[in-house]
Amino acid sequence: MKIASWNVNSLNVRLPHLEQWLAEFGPDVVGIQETKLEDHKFPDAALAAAGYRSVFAGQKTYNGVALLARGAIEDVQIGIPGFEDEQKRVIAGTIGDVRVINLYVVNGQDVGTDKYGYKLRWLEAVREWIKAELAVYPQLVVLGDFNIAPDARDVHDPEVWNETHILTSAAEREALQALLGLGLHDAFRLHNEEAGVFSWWDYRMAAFRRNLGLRIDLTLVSDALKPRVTAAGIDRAPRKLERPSDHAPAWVEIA
DNA sequence: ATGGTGGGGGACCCA
Repeated sequence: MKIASWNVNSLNVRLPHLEQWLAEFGPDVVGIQETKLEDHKFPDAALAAAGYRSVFAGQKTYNGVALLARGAIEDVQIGIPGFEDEQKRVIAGTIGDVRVINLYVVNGQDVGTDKYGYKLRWLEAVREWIKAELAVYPQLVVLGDFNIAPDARDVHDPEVWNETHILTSAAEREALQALLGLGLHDAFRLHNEEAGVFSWWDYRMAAFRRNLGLRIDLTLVSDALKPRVTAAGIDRAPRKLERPSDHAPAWVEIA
């Protein structure tokens, strides 16, 4: 089964791209971020017509997450239990024998800002929750827009994107490592060692054409799922379309 | 590293 993560940067604008990509790529499960839609505006009928059930947690203007699957989505959890947060950034569900947690991690703006503090607190809360989830659901995928580039291979210019920069700062990378320390693995790195494979490119400065990007969209798999991973990658095709999202889908294939 | 772009919503906020 193919499981993917895509930050669509407004599902209202990107629904045609999503429909096209579902038809062409054929994922079994998709975690969507930045839907920017209130729940009553979610296009569940259009997605059902495309063959996907959906569960979602959205709000006006910002954030918003959803899970799509060809099969039933059970035991749906919205938000981090016990962590008060008005921002819709988390949705989890079980599809078959796999638990999928979809995260839209806080961006954090700049190191040292209030938003950066919120990002680190949020990451701590999500780690505590995922630790508990792993105990219940050993076959776990944690995917999403992590807003953290794991290491120097995942940024176009490591001198700019260094230990003091947002998305690559020491504390952010430590938080990601702490998450991986629970028994999760960056699926992309199970099968790809190369540098310069990115999932996000700034809209400005013709960044996509010049491949000035970051790999911040990740699919993490648990110890129990790791031996079932047959491939992982990033599908750049939707980023080439007219009026694209600034992110491309990251995917993992599980046998 | 910015802000040259983009989304939302209707002036700025967020990324």
